[in-house]
Amino acid sequence: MITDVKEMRDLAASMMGRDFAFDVETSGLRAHQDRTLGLSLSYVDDNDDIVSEYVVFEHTLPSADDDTFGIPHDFIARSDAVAALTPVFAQTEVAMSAHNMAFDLGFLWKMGLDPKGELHDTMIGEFLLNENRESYGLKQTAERVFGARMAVYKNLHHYLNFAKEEFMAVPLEPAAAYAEDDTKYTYLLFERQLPMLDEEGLLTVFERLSMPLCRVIAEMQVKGFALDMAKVAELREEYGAISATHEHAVWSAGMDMIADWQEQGEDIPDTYLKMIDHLVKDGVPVQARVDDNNAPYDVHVRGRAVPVFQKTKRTKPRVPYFNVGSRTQLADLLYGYYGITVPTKVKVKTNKDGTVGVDKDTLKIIKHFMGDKAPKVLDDLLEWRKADKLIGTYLDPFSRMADPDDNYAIRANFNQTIARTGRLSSSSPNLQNVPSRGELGKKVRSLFVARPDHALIVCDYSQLELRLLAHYSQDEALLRAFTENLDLHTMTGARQAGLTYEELAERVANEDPEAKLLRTIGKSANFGLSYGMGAKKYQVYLLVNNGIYFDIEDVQKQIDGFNEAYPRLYAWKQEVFEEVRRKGYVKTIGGRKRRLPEIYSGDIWEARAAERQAVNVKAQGGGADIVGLAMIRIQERVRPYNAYNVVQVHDEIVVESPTEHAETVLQIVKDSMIEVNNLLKCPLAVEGTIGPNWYEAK
DNA sequence: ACATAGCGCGCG
DNA sequence: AAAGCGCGCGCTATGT
Repeated sequence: MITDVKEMRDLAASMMGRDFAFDVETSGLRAHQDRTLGLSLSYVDDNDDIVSEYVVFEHTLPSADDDTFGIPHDFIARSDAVAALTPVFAQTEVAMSAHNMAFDLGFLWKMGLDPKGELHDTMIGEFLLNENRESYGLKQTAERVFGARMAVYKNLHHYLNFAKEEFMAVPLEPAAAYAEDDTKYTYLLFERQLPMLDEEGLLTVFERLSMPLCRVIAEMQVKGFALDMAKVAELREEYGAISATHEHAVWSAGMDMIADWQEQGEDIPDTYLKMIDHLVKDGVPVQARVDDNNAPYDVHVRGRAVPVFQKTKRTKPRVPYFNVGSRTQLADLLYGYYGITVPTKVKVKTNKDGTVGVDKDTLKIIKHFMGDKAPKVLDDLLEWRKADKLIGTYLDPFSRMADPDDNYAIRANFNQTIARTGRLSSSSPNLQNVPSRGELGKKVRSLFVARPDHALIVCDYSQLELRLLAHYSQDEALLRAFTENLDLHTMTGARQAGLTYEELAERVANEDPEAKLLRTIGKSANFGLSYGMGAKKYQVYLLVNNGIYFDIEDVQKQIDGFNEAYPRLYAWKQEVFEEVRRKGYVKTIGGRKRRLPEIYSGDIWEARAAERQAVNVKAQGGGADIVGLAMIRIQERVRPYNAYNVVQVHDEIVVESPTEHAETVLQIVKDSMIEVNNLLKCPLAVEGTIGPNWYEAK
């Protein structure tokens, strides 16, 4: 390890001109608030030996009188290390590798180091070489590839006066050895991957798309997306009340059921009995009196009289309590107590244990077929779920994760090695599933705001995936719709019904209800049928999304109509099926590989699923390639205006820009998104706007 | 007390 | 018997 400046300078000197791997050890996972404790570096010297050194900035030394205690100690000043390493990282002709580089970049940038060489993220490399693995962690990968058994961090000994998770808490020698192993295996992976990527024809997508995109992602993760916390709190209040109202209605119905069981002399299952003190702890209003033995009686839960159950003297007293969030209890209520019979005309969702689902789609189907006879509690349940989802998945986590020191920014992770199609995924929190549709979408997206003196630029591709399908299939009608900027849903609806586009478009413009229905069907067809949805599922889709019921025969006719509407599209899909059967994989337009070994499965349904995945990845993955290239271009071109990417939602890009440059930046973003299309024989279209928040910029 | 599977639901 | 694809996450039920 390296613990003084002189050694540091010697190391830097000996690294010049050589490929190297790097890895930061930190006090936490967030670059904006946590510290870099040290830097591990590996390279190969003149003797072809791999050299690994841990450069220590900050660590612990054992206490003089008690080696179970560690004393914080400063080693090399970061500024000295950075000064020595700046020329190393500034080299452009050497390869610089790291495992999960976006993470390291955040910390390096904060210290003032920016790797300028040929970047190589070994995690992404491993993903491109096989996107079907379960894990791309360094330890698992090193074990699989080299048979290396790397130390498990959690098992390292640590000083007792530190939290176990802290790297600082691990005594210096084993800590350094651990860090050095990280870059050693990263370097070995880098050496091994390069020729493999080349052999598989993946070098271009790696160097021109994945690695430049890694820098964009690192920046997005550092910057984050600002929130209007006052409005978050407001919305939390509003929906807290809405949630409580509907929850109470469903709860009361459930409690009626339990009371009914009692009257019938039936047992109340244990899962319905809750300990009184647990309810109190959860904030449920409970009134009770206690007798001489301190046993509760005359108990009211939420103002409702309930019996008390106490099996033995040693067990705590329990009361019946209906849990509105429990699927099993809801199924008891709906299919037992209310005796709702499941519609047979359409297929409803069943669970693994054979029970009927209580999901939104099933409830909507029930409502459709029962009409006025449907219990009112269904609406309360649907409304409660909506409000509860909003609070539990979005508002409360946002409040917890917002950074009060930077405009309540949310810093999500964007991962390049999760989605097998090559899309990004987002987590902690997921910013790619923030509500966008309907009234709720408006309210929630309005919470995401531009920082002071900034504006948001929101641009999205219109029908990106279908344009890829048009490109590949060269279907005349599909291409015409996109080159002439026609309404695609009208086009599909017209062709399904055997009408011309012009005829249906005019009737839709004149508010002809029958024509509007045809367009609606066309829209559903575009979303559902492009990737091979079957009749039964499509029937449900039409009913749940549009409230229209068709017999299964009519649904099949619509599917046939869709396939006949775009005959070249249908033919091209068959070609893709053959391609994946022949090669076992397909490639996207950006050169990414999607291996589908299930295509050779003896299970015909599994093989068919692989066929559909092959078609889907050409569109979805190709779209992801294009959006990625656009983001790279955007990052380079808006930086002079101090603008930057803040989020990507698959076909949508959000950029934050100083207000004074917003118009310029909008034009750059739109241009960039269009210009990356030197790959497609189908034009692209981008819609973009400027606004103070995520909704109003849309 | 803790981990995992399954469901349900938000997005493109 | 079975025919959209791709995600992340909160919650309950279940098992250890």
